[in-house]
Amino acid sequence: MKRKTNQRNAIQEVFRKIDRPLGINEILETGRRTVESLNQATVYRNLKILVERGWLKKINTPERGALYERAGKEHHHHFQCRQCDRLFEISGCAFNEQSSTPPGFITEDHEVYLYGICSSCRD
Amino acid sequence: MKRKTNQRNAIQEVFRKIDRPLGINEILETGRRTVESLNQATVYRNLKILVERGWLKKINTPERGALYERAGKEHHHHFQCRQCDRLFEISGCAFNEQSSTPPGFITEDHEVYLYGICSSCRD
DNA sequence: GCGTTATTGCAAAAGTATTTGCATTATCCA
DNA sequence: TGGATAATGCAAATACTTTTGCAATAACGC
Repeated sequence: MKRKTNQRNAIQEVFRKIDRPLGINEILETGRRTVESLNQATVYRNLKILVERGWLKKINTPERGALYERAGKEHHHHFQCRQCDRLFEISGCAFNEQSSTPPGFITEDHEVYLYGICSSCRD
Repeated sequence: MKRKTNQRNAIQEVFRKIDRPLGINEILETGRRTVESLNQATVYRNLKILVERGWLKKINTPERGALYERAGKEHHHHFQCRQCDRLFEISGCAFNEQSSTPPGFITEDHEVYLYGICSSCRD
């Protein structure tokens, strides 16, 4: 990554504007509002670069596959709406790793996914 | 599903013998120890049948994609070993859905994945 | 045991997600 | 303001996972 491009900029803009984990299509479609010609391959290439650079984090979700969110956030979990399928970040963590770990096992990390209806779909 | 076959039987036997969520390859390979000719398409077809029949449950995991486990178990979570990649069932649930749900959202369900080292890999 | 037909095995096809080759375009530094 | 070359767009190629068509096989009711 040695040059600034409108494309990469548009991709980053998408994440600054929409604060939740995004999939390739959502990034592509939203990014195209800024750079009409934005191409899927370009999105993939830039996502990879932005992850390497530590600007994005790739997360694998059970239901929606690979999504990307801004890196550097505190430990948090996710909520997936069953109506709109969007994934939301849930701040904080009320989960006790230790008490759930089976005897003899060593837990290093954990992820929690909530499923239900988001506030805007509930209205 | 109107006839008993050695193939389906072998597949069910795999789940009776190995009590943790299994992927297609593991099912196929283990099943072949009983029915040598066991084919991938047969496994897929039978998994579908066994899920419909309520004997198996399909779970989508973040790291390992679709896995199958015996249906009818109580609410539980999963532990994935970073060494052997196997997924284990964790009985019980110490997670408080309510306290983690953002205002305005409605949580209907949740999943927890722990990551670390399983007891047999730790030895 | 025999015949009907559910099941299987095999290979090809289909559905997704992601990557890559290459000609064209656009950055940006001398 | 060129020019070197990073980055893009496009289409084809990969890489998986799952499904399907079809001939061969095997259950099981009579």
